[in-house]
This record gives sequence, C-alpha cells and structure tokens, in this order.
Amino acid sequence: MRLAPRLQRGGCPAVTDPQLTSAPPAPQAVPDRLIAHLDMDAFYASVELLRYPELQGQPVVIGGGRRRQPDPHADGGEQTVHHARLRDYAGRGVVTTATYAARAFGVHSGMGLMKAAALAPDAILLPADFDEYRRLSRLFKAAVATIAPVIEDRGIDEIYIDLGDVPGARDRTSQDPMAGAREVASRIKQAVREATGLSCSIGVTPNKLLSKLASDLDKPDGLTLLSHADLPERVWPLPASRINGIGPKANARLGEIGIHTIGELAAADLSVLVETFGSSHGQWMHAAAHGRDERPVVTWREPKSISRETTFERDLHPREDRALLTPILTRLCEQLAADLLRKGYAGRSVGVKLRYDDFHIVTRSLSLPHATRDAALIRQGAGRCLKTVPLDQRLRLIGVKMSSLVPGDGSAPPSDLGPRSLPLFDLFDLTET
DNA sequence: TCTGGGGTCCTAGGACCC
DNA sequence: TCTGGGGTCCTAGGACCC
Repeated sequence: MRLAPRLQRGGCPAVTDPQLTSAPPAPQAVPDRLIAHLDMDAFYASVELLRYPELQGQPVVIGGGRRRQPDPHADGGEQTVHHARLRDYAGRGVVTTATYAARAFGVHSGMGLMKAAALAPDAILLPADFDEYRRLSRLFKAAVATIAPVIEDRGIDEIYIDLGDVPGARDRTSQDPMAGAREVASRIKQAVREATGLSCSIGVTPNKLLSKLASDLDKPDGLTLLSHADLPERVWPLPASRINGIGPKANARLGEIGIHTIGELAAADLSVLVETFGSSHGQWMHAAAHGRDERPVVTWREPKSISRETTFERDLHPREDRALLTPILTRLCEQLAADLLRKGYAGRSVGVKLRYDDFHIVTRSLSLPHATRDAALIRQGAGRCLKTVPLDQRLRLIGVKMSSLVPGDGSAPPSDLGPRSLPLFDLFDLTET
C-alpha cells in the first residue's frame, strides 16, 4: 500500500491546537505560504541537445546501454557524428527521457526501448551520461540558490523552493496579488537559463502538492501561479492520477468506484474513501483533492538506505549460472562499500533483492551486530540472506542494499550505536523484574 | 520485442520486554 | 496457569517517485 504522505504541520514552532487555546488564531494573521516547484524540461534529453545542437527538433531518446560514443566535438568537431537509431537497438533498456519531438510518437519515460523502437524507429538513441546530468543539476540548483536559498532536493531535475522569505515575493499590485511571486519566479527561470542554457517550468502555489501540479500545467518553459480559488477551474478537471502519490494501483481502484478526476475525488464521500483505502490513505486523498497539504520544504535529510542492483543481459539460473552470478554479487558489494565510504555512512542492515524471470520480487535482510561499510562483511551478510531464498527459478536482477545507516565508518563502540544499548530506567516501574 | 536503477514511506505480523 | 496491554525492533512486501 502506498504511503499516505503525512500532512505535517509545516514549521510551526508553537503548534496551536484550537481546542487548547482560549482564543482561536485569526486566519488572516497566518500568511499563506509561497512554495515553488521547479521542473527541468525533458532534462536529460535537453542536456544532450546542448551537446548535439544539430539534433534540435528531432526525435531523440535517452536510455539503454552503458557505452558512450566518443565526443565528436573533442577533436575540433569537424567530422559528422553517426548517431544510433532506435530501430537498431536490441536489449532490455528502458526510455529514460525523450525529447518533445519523440514524445509526439507516443514514446515516454519508463517504456521499454524495444517498444519505443516500434513507435519511432528513426528516432536517435543516445546512452545516458549521468555525470554530465549531475554536473548541470548542480549548476541549476546553485543558480536558484542565489535568489532563493531554501531548496528541497527532489532528485536530479526537480526541486521545491520556499519563496516565503525571498525579498519582494509577497509584493502585490492592485491587479495582481501574485505580482511579486511571479517576478521572483521569472528571475529564477532566467538564472537557470543563464547558468545552463536550459529551460524549466515552475509552479507557485501555497503548498508543495499544488505547486507540483502547477509546474506541469504549462510545459515546457512555463510559469503557473495558482491559489486555492483556482482549484475548481484549473485542478479539479485533471485526472486523479496527476496527484503526486496516486499511482497506477490507487488510480485503478478509484476508477472502480467511479472516480476519475480530482474534482470527483474532492466530491467523493470521505467514508467511501476510507473504506476503500484505509483511514490514513483515504483521508490523505480527500485532503489532496481539496488542495490541502501542510508539508514543509525540507532542506536536508539523512539517507535511509544505499543500494546497488543490476539487471542481467539474459536471465541467469541461480545454480547453473553460479559462476557468472557470484562475481556479479561480489562486485555489487564492492560498489556498495565504495558508495558508503564516499558518502560517509555505515549500515547495520544488509539486504538482497532478487527479481525472477516472471518479474516476481523477493527480498531478504538481516541486522548485523555492528554497522559496517566493509565489502567482505556486506558480501557475507548478502550470502546469508541468499541461503533463505528460493533458488530454482531464473533470475533477471540481483541487488544489495544497506540500511539502518549511521554516519561514519561503523567503528564506533556499540554503546554509541543507538538507544538499544543505552541503559533505560523506567521511573514509573517500581517493581523488580 | 516487456518492463532500469536508486530511492522513500507504509503496513503488518511476530519476537521480545515490561 | 491464564489474563491483558503497550512499546520497540526485526523482517517482508508493496506502492510510488524521479
């Protein structure tokens, strides 16, 4: 069951429960928040178009292989590059991103490349270059930070920005109460363009949920401002699946009870939603459809887990292909150990993940006595996990994960590893046990 | 011509402790 | 011997997101 994103009370130091205060706070005294969501337009594909401007306007798909062609411009750029066509692809890759020209053929992120090739055989296929995408990601985020420093990272190509304390963002004119926010968002778009040569789309609303929706309303290169008053006209006609957190499963169940749009979800009987999705998820959905979301912009969180996984070029049998599987697993553990070292964490829990040829997934994990980032100990733990898993069916993927992360190398004495090992005194327990 | 890799959060049952 | 409840940790699975 999907999370019901918690509707937290955002950043209020003194949480005021109306039932506990003598005078309820005046609604006008609490100013609306001003939250932006910024989404880079077809990010990976647009980065590739910077590198290969001659592909501008053509259908281009990013995805698949790990090989990268030599940079045609590195040696003076005179020779013409011969790009791979989608029709020549054979393998198990998926579309990571597609240019808008390729999307016109029905190609979209997550689609198998073989299927995409059937739709757009002449599209150019480029392998992903994550180092370059990360470089431009840092550039655009740094550019935003010069104007609005309160930023929540949501991955390589999108962020939330709290505009609340940005000078001028709350300025209003008689015609436009959002004039200040509009001006600040325009400056942010301009700064991103100057720093990277790329366009982005921004939504500005009172909360993250609506801003995420709004940034998608006018893509590419859009700027959309919404208030709660705009809900009936701009948001309620949209499909329920546009709400961040309503995925394919929840959407299908909504369809079964006759709910297709956000407006229908907003009008739905709360008790029916709670009955269908459970108390927490049902109430969250109802609140979301009414545009209510108190989550704060979070500028930093500790990572919860770090993992490595790989899909094989062909399905492997756990026993027959043991000679192939063993070094793959060992290598994943070594990469994971290196990731932990680089990021400065050790983990107390080791887990493995297997995807069988029928796509069924099995996971196993175990807790270690001490946190570690040692490849050999990770490998040992993964081996123990594998002993408890069915191994009579071909595998498509194998993965290793460390969780229960602690900062450092895991060498701290056990007494520093957590509350479990600290003496606990119960002041109210006067009995001897 | 099936469907990558790296994450987060939630649920739920059982163990174990008080 | 049974009754009773609350809390935390561990583990497995699943939905969802970028």
